[in-house]
Amino acid sequence: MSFPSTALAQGKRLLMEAALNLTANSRSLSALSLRELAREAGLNPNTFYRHFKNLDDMGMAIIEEMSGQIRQPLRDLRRRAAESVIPPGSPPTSWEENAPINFVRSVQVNKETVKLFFDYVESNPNAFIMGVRELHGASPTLRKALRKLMVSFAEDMADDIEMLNLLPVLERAPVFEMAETISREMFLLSMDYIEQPGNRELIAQKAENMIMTLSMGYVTLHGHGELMAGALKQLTVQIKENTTYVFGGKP
Amino acid sequence: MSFPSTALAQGKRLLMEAALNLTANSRSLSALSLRELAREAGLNPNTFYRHFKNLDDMGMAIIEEMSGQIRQPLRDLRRRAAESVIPPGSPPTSWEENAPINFVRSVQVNKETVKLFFDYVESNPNAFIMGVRELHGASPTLRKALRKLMVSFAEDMADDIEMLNLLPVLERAPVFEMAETISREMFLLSMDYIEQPGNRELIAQKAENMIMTLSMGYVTLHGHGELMAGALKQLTVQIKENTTYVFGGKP
DNA sequence: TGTACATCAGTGAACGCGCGTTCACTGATGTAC
DNA sequence: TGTACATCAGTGAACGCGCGTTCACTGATGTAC
Repeated sequence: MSFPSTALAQGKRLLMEAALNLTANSRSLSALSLRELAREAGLNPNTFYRHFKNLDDMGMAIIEEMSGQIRQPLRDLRRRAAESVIPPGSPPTSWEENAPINFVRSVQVNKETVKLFFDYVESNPNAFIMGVRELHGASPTLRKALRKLMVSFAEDMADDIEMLNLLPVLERAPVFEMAETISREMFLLSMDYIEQPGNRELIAQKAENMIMTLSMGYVTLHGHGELMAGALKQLTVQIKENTTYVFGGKP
Repeated sequence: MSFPSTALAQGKRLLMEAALNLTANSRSLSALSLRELAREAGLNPNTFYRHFKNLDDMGMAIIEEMSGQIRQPLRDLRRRAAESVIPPGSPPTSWEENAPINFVRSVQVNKETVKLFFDYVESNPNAFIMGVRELHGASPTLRKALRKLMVSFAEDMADDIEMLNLLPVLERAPVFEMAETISREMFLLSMDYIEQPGNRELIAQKAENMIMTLSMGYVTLHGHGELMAGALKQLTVQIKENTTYVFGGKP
């Protein structure tokens, strides 16, 4: 295509949007009929063939669009969260020198990132629903593409963790593995977040806990356990009012 | 039904098995046609209506069967893993008194449980594929039923962790939350395990790491961090040859 | 033990409908010279 | 700037097929007396 991917032909865009609407509403992609899709998009049934070979082909196009539109925003919101806690330009503090302050910063970045992530989910629910559904769905092609996308998310997250100094330095492999688990869990939790508007605060809290737990676990298993446990102990003394768990309290 | 659920009518059983076979082979339940199902089962198309109201109804029957057949075996294999490490009748050792030995035991129970779990997955791949697919699938009814089943698995696991003294005592809520995350991740990993026969050792290792990480994280965040970090340090000194990570080595 | 009846699991034929896909067509936009 | 042609996005009619579902039926098993 000679156009940038954002300038899709009108019919193509309409069909892709129709697919997202229909799948969000309790359907899987492979269970859609082309005529139904055309009806939803307000187009002639066979306009579909002008743009796609088959449903899998459209699925791939949707995933590519999603990838282009979601990856950068997710990175941006992580950076934004970090900047709201650590003003850019402030001198870096090593974990060895001052674990407690780094710890508190990480907790706050975590909290802020989770909040922004769920805001993002809330404004693009259909994309997330379709993504999670097809990640374990019927089409091997789509599954494979979505897994690759999940790996990209995890790589982005690992990069950001290193760049923003959110954890005492770890080797790349375990940080990536942790990032993979966190991404996966965040995407699954986003389904709950969408489906249970009454439980959103609780779900955000659960997400924060999960991330903190994994972080502490990885750090402990990679030789910084005493550093973290010490920082945590020091902080626990300082913090009077806990909400749910120790790290759920307002520092 | 006047029969026990294991003594299903032949046709009913054949249809349910046909559904599992067809969905494992890159289909979702809701995308099956009744005639296709009948063909696979070797039955007349409308025999389906003798046993089920619709596809969702059959899905629920399958999930109930699965629940009945999987929960107890999973508990058994966890107990078997524990007994292979801690002979029944041996005196309990408190974590405070002897953290390192309890730690090693937990690691071994973990390793053993993961191994047995994946063996079990290997011998029932279709049930796991269908379960994971429909957990995020199109039917709200099946999604809800499968979530409830996941909660049951997590409750079983939390019970076993307490009963087998696998962690320094935690409150019920965080142990359950951890068990939920572990179950979820194990089921997702089981898809990789099924699909990538060449990577099975690596996947088992990943599962062990994930469980250890979550355990260490929860323990650390709940005030036993120094105990665990201390035990880990002591053990690290003793262990000469590590495989992947510290806790991946043979103790 | 026999008889009469009910229930259950399965069959086979038939229905009308929505589906995927193809074909020939249209009008708007882009491109070569 | 005009002309001729190509490409692109979309339409409308038509096809044959597989589908879900219903109906009336069968034979085996269970049950009441």
